[in-house]
Amino acid sequence: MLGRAAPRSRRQTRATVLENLLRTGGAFRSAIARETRLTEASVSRILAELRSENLVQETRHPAPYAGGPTSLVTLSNDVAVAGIELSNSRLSFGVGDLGGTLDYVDRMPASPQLDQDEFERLFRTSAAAMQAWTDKRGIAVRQVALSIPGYGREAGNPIYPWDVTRLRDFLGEALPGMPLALTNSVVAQAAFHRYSPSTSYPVAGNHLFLFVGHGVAGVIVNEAASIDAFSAFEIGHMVIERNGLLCRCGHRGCIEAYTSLRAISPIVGLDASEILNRGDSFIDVHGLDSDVRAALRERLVMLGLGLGNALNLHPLSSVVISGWPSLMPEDDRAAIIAGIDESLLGGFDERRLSLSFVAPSIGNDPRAALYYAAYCFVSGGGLDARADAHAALEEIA
Amino acid sequence: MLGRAAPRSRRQTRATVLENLLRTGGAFRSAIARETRLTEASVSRILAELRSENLVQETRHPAPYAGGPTSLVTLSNDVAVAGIELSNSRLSFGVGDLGGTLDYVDRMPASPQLDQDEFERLFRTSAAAMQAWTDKRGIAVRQVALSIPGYGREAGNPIYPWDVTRLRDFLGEALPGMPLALTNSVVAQAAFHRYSPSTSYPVAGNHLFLFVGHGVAGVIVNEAASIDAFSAFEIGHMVIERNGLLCRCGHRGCIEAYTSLRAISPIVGLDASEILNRGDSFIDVHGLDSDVRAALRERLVMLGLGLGNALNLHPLSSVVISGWPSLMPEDDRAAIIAGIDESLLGGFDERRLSLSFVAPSIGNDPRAALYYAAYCFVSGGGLDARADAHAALEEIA
DNA sequence: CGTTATATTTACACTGTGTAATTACTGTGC
DNA sequence: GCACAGTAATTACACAGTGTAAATATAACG
Repeated sequence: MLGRAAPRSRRQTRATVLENLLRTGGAFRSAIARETRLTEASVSRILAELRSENLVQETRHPAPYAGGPTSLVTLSNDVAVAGIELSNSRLSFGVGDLGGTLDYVDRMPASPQLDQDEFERLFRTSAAAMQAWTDKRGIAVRQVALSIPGYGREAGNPIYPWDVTRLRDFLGEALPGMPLALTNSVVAQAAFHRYSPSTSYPVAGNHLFLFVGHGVAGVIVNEAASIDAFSAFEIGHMVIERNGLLCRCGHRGCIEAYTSLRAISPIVGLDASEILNRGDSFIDVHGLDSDVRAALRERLVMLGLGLGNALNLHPLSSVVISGWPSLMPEDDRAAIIAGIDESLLGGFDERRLSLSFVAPSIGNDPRAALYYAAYCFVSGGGLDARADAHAALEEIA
Repeated sequence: MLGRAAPRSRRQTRATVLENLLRTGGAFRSAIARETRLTEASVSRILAELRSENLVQETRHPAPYAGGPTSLVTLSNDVAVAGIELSNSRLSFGVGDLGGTLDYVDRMPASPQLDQDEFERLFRTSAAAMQAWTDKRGIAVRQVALSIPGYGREAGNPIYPWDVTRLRDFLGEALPGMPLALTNSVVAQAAFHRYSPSTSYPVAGNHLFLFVGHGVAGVIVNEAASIDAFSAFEIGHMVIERNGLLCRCGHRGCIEAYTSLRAISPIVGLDASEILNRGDSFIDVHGLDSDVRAALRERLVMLGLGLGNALNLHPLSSVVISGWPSLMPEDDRAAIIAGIDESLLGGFDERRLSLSFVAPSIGNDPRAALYYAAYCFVSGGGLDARADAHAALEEIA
């Protein structure tokens, strides 16, 4: 009658343990065993294996009480990963360890209208510089992640309308021998918030991470899962007002057409290029007069309306919002709740839905991509990417 | 380099094999092995086990070619399951086998306004009759499924606003010793379409099954999965028109407020009670004059709009619609496509999204619940429900 | 320096599977 | 009717991954 859990492959188990270490930043074995639903014996075996591969370290620690745990397990900081972020204003490369320490950073200005040729030129130069740096130190980069705004949309990327096949081919060639993960910037942001020890993330448990910036994009963060913890959630182009404002996607009435930075720029009286220059923090909250705030509140109601609709389809008990809405005064942010109340079944109820805000992480690039790379590395079990074909088969099954 | 698939528990493997048999209606071992991604050796072992428990049968079959397969494996028709359906007009009980054969049917009229007390009285009587029938024949019902319209909504059931805890307690007592699954009617319908050999279901692969009747509800049918193949998809209360028509959920502008039977009743000129009497087939298509049809088309556009929104959040490449829209002429149904085109990113494209229609399954009650019971039975591996605690643990892990 | 309490490792057993050898079965040709 | 060919079905064996429980290590405390 006792529950023998569903068996896992070694790769999965390794991934679970490694992800736990990445998320907690280090733990004693008992905590690992508890959180990964493994026995201490299994943890012991897995850790012995990981240690022999130099993926984890154990730092001796005075026991807090008689017979207490003695060694704190942490991810090895010998493992190098790289993060690359393309944002609307620059292309940044970074190399660091699994703890999020950046040992190398290189940032280049990049136009929001970057075309694919220019991108390749820019990328190739920076990639070569990074590789020179790693080669000099004899560092082997185990995983690279590149995050791009708008990436992953089936109907093409509305921000950088590039050919994805060409992009992949180019990257494979420009970063030879390094396993590469391509992802949406929002996913990387979510990874940043989840794994960075510096951000005090307001929720535990599954939630929706919503970013409202040049686009409006979401990620469902599945806290329970160590693999496939992030799944993109295309909410920005939900039509909430039939025959409403024209959106860049060609439709009318999308959430993005009401709440993106571009959409609110006329309200705050800045033109699009100015906004792009200032980045996500373009709102000077204190300088807004009351009718501007009222107009922005109206837009936040729209956001809430769409959010409520989304939560009807995909129930989650907490939502974390980042981007310009998180810079607004609390009174104004309440407009989002009003919108949710109009669409979420049963209305907004703080006992059933927690809504919180985190500041957009400006100037941290390419930290988010670095964390995402770390996530990719650990969720592959820390095994060589050559075995990825193998892994892919497993995931499918 | 060869991919060893993620290991499965015996329960999972059994479930996979049994579900395959349920879906195909019987297969040769080679096909089972292929579709379940097991080796023939494993299939052999599992089938030996299942046969010893009388869950499967092998019927000898002349080999189609020299050395060809000789025994066709089918689910045993000794396994009894029961389906109970509450619809807006009646409560039906049925007992049958895993092949969908109904050996016992009992249907009682039930008011759409049935309150919980009346329901319990009605249910108890019918349950006793069913049990008398099974007892007389010495039949042990291995799984019961009860489907209720509107069931499973977090914010309570808008159709039968009952106390769910009380309902569960009551059912546990009224059906002693029988494992019970409670589900939404739409989920049962989806199971019916998936498993009934009589319905020619227009799609293969993951899809959304959408039913538009008294409510508007969807199910995501995950064809690849043998367990958790159905997940409810609450689409009816997506707000598509701010400050639009009042919905019974209290909000304004929900899809349901535009497209449910009750919502279109003024258009077709029938009052609500008349509609309830006629059931889902209330539309006499040939008798509709052109302005009524135009008005209904407008409602179908709304439905499509919401559907496109939903598909942005949850990409699927095919949708099957049942309910009154499937009774409309093809020209009118195209309005749904027009609506989708307004909201689905990239617009409607028949190469990326297939839309099809199936007639609502009227008068088949309680077949849908019976198939759902069969599904529940097999996805539990055909093991005694006593081991369910065990199973639950596994599922969580 | 032993005692105590707990952490960590290890030996062994058990489940679930795949591989490959073995056995069973069926139609064909003589 | 019977050997043969060709494939199906079973089985013996090996191996991965894990849990249980016994054995061993470690640190605080007296």
